[in-house]
Amino acid sequence: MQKEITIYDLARVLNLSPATISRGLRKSSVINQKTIQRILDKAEEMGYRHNNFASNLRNKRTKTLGIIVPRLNSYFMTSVVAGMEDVASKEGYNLIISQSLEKKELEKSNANTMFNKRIDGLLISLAYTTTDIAHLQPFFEKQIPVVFFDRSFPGVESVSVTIDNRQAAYKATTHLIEQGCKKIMHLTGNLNRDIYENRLKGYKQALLEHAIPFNEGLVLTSTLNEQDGVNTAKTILAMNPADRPDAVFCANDISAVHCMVHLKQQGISIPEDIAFVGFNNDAVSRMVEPNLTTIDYPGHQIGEVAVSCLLHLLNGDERVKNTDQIIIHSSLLVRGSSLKKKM
Amino acid sequence: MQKEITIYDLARVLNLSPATISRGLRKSSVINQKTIQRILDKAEEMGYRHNNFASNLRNKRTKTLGIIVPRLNSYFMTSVVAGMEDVASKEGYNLIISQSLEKKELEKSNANTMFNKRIDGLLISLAYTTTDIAHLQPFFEKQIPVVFFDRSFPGVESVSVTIDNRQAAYKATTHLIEQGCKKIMHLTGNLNRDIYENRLKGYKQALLEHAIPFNEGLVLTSTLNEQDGVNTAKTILAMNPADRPDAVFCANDISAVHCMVHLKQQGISIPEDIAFVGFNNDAVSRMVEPNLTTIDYPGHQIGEVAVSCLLHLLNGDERVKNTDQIIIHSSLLVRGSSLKKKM
DNA sequence: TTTAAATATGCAACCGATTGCATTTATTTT
DNA sequence: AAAATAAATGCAATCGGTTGCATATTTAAA
Repeated sequence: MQKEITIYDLARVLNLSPATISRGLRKSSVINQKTIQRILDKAEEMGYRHNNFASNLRNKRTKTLGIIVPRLNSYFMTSVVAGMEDVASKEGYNLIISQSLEKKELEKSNANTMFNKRIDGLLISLAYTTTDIAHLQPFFEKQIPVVFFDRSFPGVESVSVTIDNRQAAYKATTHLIEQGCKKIMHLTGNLNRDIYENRLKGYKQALLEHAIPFNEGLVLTSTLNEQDGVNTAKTILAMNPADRPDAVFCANDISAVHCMVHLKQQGISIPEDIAFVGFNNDAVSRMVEPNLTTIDYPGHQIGEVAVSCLLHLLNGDERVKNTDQIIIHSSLLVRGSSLKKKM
Repeated sequence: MQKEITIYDLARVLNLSPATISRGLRKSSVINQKTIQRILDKAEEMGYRHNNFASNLRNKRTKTLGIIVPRLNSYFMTSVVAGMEDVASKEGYNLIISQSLEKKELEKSNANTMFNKRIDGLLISLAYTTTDIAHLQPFFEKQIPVVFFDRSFPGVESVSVTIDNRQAAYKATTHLIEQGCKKIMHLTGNLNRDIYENRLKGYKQALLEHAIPFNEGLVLTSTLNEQDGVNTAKTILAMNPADRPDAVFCANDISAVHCMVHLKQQGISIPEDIAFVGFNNDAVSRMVEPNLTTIDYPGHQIGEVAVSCLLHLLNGDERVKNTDQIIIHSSLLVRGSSLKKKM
C-alpha cells in the first residue's frame, strides 16, 4: 500500500507552500489562474485525494446529514431517501440513515448516536409511538438544524416538509362521494401523528360539505400493516350485509390492498360492492385488481426539498426561516378500484 | 453555541495529561482502573463527545463502509441494508449508501466517490449492465476489502455472499414438474449476471433430470420489471392456446406478479391453466391472488453475513480468506400459484 | 534496605488541511 | 523612476486525538 499524497507532497514538487496548494485545490480567487491549473494537473497526475478528516477537523463541520425514518420498506420511503441522496451528494454531503422501526426508544437512541457523530443537520420522520421530542433537544440547543418530513411534530419551531394531507384526504373522499358512495369507512393510523389526524379532518370535511353525517363507528384506527388490512376486511364481513360500507378510504396502500384482496376472496366485488381509495401510490397499488385509486405522494420530491431546506439553513440562507412549513403538491390518481360510474 | 469539550479540557480539570485521558476513555489496560473511572465520570459530567475526525485523521481509518446497490426499492434490498446496519453499527461503523440504478456508469462514479471518501471497505451488488469490474481496481490496489453480495462477479478474488441460485431454481422447477407441469417457461434477467445464469442452469438441470427436453424458445430474457411481466403475458396470449406453457418460473416476484395479473385479466386461471413460481419472497408475492409460490431470499441474513465478513477481513481475521464464497440457505415457499395437486 | 520489575503517567511529535496576517512580486499611477 | 496599489504567495498556528518512548511511582523480590 503506497503512501497517500498530501498537499505537502504537492507543495514540495511544485515548489509552492502548502497554503497555496490548499487554496489552489479549492480554486480560490486569490490564487493565480495558471498556478491553479498547475496544481490541479499535478494533483491529478500524482493521484492526490482530499482528506476529509483533516479538513473537517479544521472546519468543525462533518458534511454529514442524519436521516431517521420509521422504516425503509416502502416505495415511498426509499424514494424520499433517493431524493435526499441526489441533492446531498451534489453538495458534497454524506448521509447516515437509520430506522426507528416505529419505536420511540429506538428513535431516541438513533438521534443520540447521530448527535454524537456530530451530523451537521437532521432529517426526521417521526415514529408512530413518539409523543414528544425531548430527544431532539440536544440538536436545538446546539443550533443544529432539524427538518421534519412526512410526519412532523405540530407546533415545534422547525422546518417541515409535508403534503397537504387534509386536502388530499378531502379530494379522495369527495371523489368517492361523487362516484355515488354514501357510507364511507375510513381506516386511519395513529392519530398522534398529525398526518393521520389531518387526513381524518379532510375526510370529515368532505362528508360535511356533501351533507353526509359523520359516523364515528366508520373510523377504524390501526397501524396500517398487512394484518390490519385483513382485519378490516373481517370486520366488514362480520357486519350485516345491509350495514356494510360502500367504500373504504385507507390512509395507506398496503392496508387497502390487503383489505381488498381479502374481501375479494370472500366474494365481494370491487368497486361495485365496495369502492377503495388508498394513499401513497405505492407499487402495490398497481398490482392489485382492480388497480387501486390512490394519492400520489411525491417521495422523491419531498426528499429533495427537505435536503435543500436543510442546506439553506446550514448556509444561513435568510430566505428559509426556521419555522417554515413547506407543502408539496399531491394529486389523486383515479384507477379502477373506485370507478363505479363510467367516465 | 458553547464550545466542545476536548480531552485537553478534561486533562486540565483532572490534572492529568491528554495522553492519559485519551487512553482512559478507551479503557486502555495500562491505565489504573480508578483513574479510568474518574475520567469516564468527568467526561460524562462535562458532556464530552469523542471527535471522530481527529481520531480518524490520526488512525487513517474512517470507520465507514460503502454500500452500492442497484436499487433500494425492493423489500429484499432494504432487508439487506437493514441487516448490514445492525452489524455495522454494533461495531461502530457508519454506512454510506448509494444506488447504481442498474447503470454501469453510475456504479462507476459511485465507486469512485466512495474511494475518495476513503471507506474502509466496500459492499456491492452489481448492476445489470456491469460487464467488468475495472472500476473496483483502485480498491484492490489499495487492499481495501470488497465484499460482493447477491450479484457477484464470477472468478474475482473477493468474498461473495449469495444463495445457491442454481439449487433454488432447481427446487422451483422440480416443484412445478411434480405438480404435473410439462411445458415450463422461464423468465430470466440479464445473463451477464451470474445469479440469473445459475438460475437458468438449475432450471435446465431439473428439466434434464425429469427427461423434459429443453426448449430455447421458452426462455425469455428481460430486465424483470413491471412492464416485462406484462409483456411476457402478452407473448403468452399471442401464442396458439395449444402451444402455451403450463407454468412460468420467473427470476423475480415483480415480473411474476404482473404477468399473472395480466393473464388473469384475460381469463387465464392460475394455477389451473398456468402455474407460477417467482423468486425473492417480495411483499407482493403475498398480495396477489393466488399467493405466489416463491424462493425465500433471506435478505437480512445476507446483509449481516456480508458485513461480518468484511469486518473480519478488516481485522485481519485469518479465518476469512479473501476468496471465500459464502452460500446462504434458501428455501421454496409453496403457495397457491403453483398448487395444482391438492396436498 | 536496596534493587529489580511492574505499573502508571507524561512528553512531544504526528495526522493533513485551513486561514489570519505578513511578505513578496507585479501592475498602475503620479 | 518613485510611490502607491493590487495581486500572489508564504508563515505558522490551529483543529483534537493518538502513540512511541521516557519518566515517575508503586510493588515485589533479593
